[in-house]
Amino acid sequence: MQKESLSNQAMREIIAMIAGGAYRVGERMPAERSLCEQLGISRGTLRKALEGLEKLGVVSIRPNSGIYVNSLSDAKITHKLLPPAFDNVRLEDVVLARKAIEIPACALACERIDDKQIKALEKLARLMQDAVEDDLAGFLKHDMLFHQAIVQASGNMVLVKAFEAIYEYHRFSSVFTSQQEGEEQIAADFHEKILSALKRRDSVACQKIMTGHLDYMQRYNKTAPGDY
Amino acid sequence: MQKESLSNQAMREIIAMIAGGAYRVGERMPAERSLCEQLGISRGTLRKALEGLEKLGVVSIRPNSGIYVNSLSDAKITHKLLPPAFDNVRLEDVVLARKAIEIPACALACERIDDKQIKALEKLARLMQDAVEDDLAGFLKHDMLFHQAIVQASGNMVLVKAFEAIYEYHRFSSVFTSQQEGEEQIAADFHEKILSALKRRDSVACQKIMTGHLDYMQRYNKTAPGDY
DNA sequence: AGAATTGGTACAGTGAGTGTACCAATTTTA
DNA sequence: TAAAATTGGTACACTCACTGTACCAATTCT
Repeated sequence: MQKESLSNQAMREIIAMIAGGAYRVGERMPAERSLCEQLGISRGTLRKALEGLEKLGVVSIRPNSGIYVNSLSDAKITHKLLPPAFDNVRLEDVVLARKAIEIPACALACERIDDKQIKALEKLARLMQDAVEDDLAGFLKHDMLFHQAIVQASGNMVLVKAFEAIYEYHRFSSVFTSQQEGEEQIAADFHEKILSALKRRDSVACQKIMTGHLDYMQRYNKTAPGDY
Repeated sequence: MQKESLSNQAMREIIAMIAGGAYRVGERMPAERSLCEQLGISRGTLRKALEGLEKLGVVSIRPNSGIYVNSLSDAKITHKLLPPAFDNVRLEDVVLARKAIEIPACALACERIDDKQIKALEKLARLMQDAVEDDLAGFLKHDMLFHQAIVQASGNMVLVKAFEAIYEYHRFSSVFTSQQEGEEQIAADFHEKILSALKRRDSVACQKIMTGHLDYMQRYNKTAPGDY
């Protein structure tokens, strides 16, 4: 029963952002004063986190210039900065767990979703589509929010909590496998199809498309969203 | 990004222990000096937690005597002391989520479990059986460990993490529904059947029995363990 | 040339948690 | 019955993480 230090949490948060693709290699991250506000911590605490990340080789700090992202694969990241037992996790493990939670969630959501929730999903799908081209961070954020909103629409808060635990691993997906060209648009198309099935209350189709969407991440099943 | 205070964590932990059945109403809990060692915190922090719990009516502290457990249902427990959105959770939600995770885990465990893990499961089943009669705390503890060990035997750490998130809700099962006479023995019998199927590597049977076991908690399906 | 922004540094203050010590009342032990 | 052990109650000094503020020097933007 010990609390993790805020600076350590911040280190993990920043690594997750980089791994999730919010900042690309060589890119300059927001200034310290922006970052600490964004993370909700003081500048001193953020600097401590950055100091640690620089030692690990995750970022390079250039005075009077900014914070620059290095390649995560070259960095020596301590295990305590990754999700528990991350070194034993493969992409297929994450996909399997997500299917276990999200497919039943789809079925329930088809029965229970209300107009307000559908409106919210439409907005999330639109924001994600807008971010496909040039805003990877925004894309990933709204991708996550879309899936979470579906699980929430299931009305089962336990599923929501389980989904959050699983997504903690998915955030590091770039460590498993690199993003491919055009993948974002395909994901956005899948979301459109899922949303459409939800609106029709077509539980069978919804589960099927969600399965295809998640399998696609794993590159086992290359069924395109247009096939549904 | 704010840390929860240790004393607050301790409050939630103690409530979980009581809700989980570790201590019964009217019973005397361990002395402060034992409890704080058990929870891994200092006595001052524990006393702060107990002070809060007494104000909520969860416990009564009698000087020179001890800490006594009151009825949880009479206590006014703040929501921040329960799992997130706990008031919107029903027992069937927990069971559904557990089935989503544990049934696939059973299937994988049948393929991957090794002799050492089987030995560990046998020990857990035995310890749980020994606790059926007179050690509710031990019973619940080994119940949880048995299920966790199966999920771990699946070799999928993401499932393990999801299971832990879900079990956080199950710990409060006494808030959903009261324990019934003889229920412990039935659960122990189910565990025996599950273990037997695992040893035979009988994936279909294992999933089926696990389904029956979890459904039984919900009192929807009253199929007895002997029926498998 | 001046303003704004960058990381680097220092310092006082807060608050939670720890560890230790001791007290008074009660119960257990010898 | 007297001594020892155990109970919760209290106090105090200490550490540590974090906050908030302020200012610096170098660079870049206007």
